[in-house]
Amino acid sequence: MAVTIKDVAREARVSVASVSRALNGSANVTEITRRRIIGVAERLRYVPHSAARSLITRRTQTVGALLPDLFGEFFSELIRGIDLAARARGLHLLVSSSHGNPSEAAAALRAMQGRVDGVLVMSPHVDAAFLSQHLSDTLPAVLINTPAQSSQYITLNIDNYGGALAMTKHLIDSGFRSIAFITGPHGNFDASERLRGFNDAVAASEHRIDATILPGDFSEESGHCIGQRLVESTARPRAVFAANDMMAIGCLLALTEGGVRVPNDIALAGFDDIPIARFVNPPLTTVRVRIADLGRSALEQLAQQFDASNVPALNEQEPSCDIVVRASCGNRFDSTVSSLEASRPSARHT
Amino acid sequence: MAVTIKDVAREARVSVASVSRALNGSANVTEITRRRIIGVAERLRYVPHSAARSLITRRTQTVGALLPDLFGEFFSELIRGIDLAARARGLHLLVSSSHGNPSEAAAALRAMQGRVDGVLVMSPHVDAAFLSQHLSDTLPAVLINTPAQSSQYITLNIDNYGGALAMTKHLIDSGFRSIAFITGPHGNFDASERLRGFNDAVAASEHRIDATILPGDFSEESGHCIGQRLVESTARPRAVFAANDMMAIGCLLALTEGGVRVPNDIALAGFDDIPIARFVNPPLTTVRVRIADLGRSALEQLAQQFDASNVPALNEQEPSCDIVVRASCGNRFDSTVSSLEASRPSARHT
DNA sequence: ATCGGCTATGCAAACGTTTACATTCCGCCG
DNA sequence: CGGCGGAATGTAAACGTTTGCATAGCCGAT
Repeated sequence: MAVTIKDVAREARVSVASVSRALNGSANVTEITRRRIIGVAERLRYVPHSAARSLITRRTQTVGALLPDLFGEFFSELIRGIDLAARARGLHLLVSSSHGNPSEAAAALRAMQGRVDGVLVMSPHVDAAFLSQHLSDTLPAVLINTPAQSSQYITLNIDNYGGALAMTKHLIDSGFRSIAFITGPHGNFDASERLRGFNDAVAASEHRIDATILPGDFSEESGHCIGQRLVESTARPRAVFAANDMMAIGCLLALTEGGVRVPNDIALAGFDDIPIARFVNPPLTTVRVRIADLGRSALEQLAQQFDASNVPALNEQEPSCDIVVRASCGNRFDSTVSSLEASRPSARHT
Repeated sequence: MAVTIKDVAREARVSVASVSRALNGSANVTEITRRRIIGVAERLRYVPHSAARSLITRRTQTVGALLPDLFGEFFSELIRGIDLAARARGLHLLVSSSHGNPSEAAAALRAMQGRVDGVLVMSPHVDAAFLSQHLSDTLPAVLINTPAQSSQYITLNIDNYGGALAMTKHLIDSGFRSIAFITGPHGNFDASERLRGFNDAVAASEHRIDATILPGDFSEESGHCIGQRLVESTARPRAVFAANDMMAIGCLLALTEGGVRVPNDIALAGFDDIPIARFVNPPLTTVRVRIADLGRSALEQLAQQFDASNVPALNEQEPSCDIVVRASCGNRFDSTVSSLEASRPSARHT
């Protein structure tokens, strides 16, 4: 730790400036001296002091990721995507997750300030006011799955609406006419978008659909609870579409326990395509979200921002979702039914 | 970003030294001036420049976590535990995962040098030579689940041996006399320890056990493949103990597909207690590893190390594992059968 | 009333880099 | 042969903190 650039300079009989230039590959160093310097640096196991460097360059080569306390598999996939992209660009990754309340998230955001060149914010609760209050407006940021419609930041939201719309359409096309939708928690952005997709698909159908809305909260328990009620119900829907996979799985368990067969008695679909989905019995039909891609893409948007310090032309994007049909809604084999475009500007409000 | 300690000092009509003292809560500042300074700092939204600070304090308030590219749920749980503990201590968390080959891991380790006050290394492949080569010996480190027996670093290994021993014993006590063990990949530390536990339990039993070793590699596929072979086999074992849950689940799927009933025809057990385990059908009996606790505990060991800069007396610990009995091996309800001590020095070789 | 000691505050050095600017060296052209 | 230009190298300032030391008050005791 004690070996500094001065030690290298002394040992190589040059000035510190030359060492800096040689090691940073900058111009105006003879090949012979550069080689000598690099040799000494390696021999001494010299590692530049990053704090000193970023003090003067005003760059930390680090990006921050602010995440809520969220479902395990989603989280790990996202981090993996981000990390992969970060490494590819030589960036470090500072993570901060598990924020119960907004003030904790604010503190974490504040603490990151100055340690990072940019920040990735993912929170289904964050709004524009929160951001403008706690996020320096000079700090590049990319917002993932947030309701905040800020023109200042790039936002990257998965196509919750489109995915739910497509899945509902698929269920209707498969012949199901009475469909229940299990919602996510109230006030959650992803949840409300998925509900909207369901409702619109029902409304747009040429058939008369018997649609029911059942309130859930994204937890496996809430799905299980609803499943139990369905078992006891006399007028069961023919299909159930849960706003996420965890609830679908909870529901599936309750149905199986209650002797209701899936998909024979009730077809079942979820949302997210978490790894568990393909391992339950029967495997779960669901909407696939390319989570790792989302993370990678978010990081790249961010990196691009501080590479060129250019304001991005396109500041809102919606990675698409695919429908993955598995046995839980009647088909025998896995297959991808519908693939929306890979990425496109949001045009659905127009 | 532009607001520095000098701005605060000027605005509050004091010297920078006083601002520093006031903000760091150090001694010898009148309450009245301290309050004035803090007021100004807040008004100006002053955030200390962390690079400048750590340049002089030689502390970064950051710990690094070096992780292999590992199974999603394990990873996220571990990170969660680490993050929780880090936040509690006001430390930041720099993560680096997904290292295919050792040289990548080495590069990541090197790059972390100087950005962190200490590092958590988790890799089932890392050995002492690797560490001494790429890890500055002045940098505090905690090794998680590594085979390296270094007296220099604290190591924290889950009790793979004890867990496998206990589970095997449980299977034997449940009356199963022919048991197959599906191994993990060759050369993996966790895998070999679990195998050792199985073997020792079989050897120690008073009954004559018909034990079979089947080679797997921790992947769901390898478990599935073995399951298929079991389906076709004429002489099936009465119970199968897989070295991790993913293989157990793959095996379970193959058995179910082949019409072999679990647990009626074959009892099945896994290792890790990943969240999926309780959602498969039937729910999987397994060895529970408190992953988040492992992470939390590792971070605390590390933090303790650079709080006091004292060499720890106890440098090897083994968090215990519980056995979780679920329907896949015949019992009807979830229950925790055996709980080893919470944490203890490794004494099993004596 | 004077002095001693203690507390609040200020001054300035130091941390390890990068980089603008100065200097040196060398070869080439006039 | 002398100066000149460009490349290689050196010098030192700057980045924003913390902190040891100096200094200036202030209060109480003799």
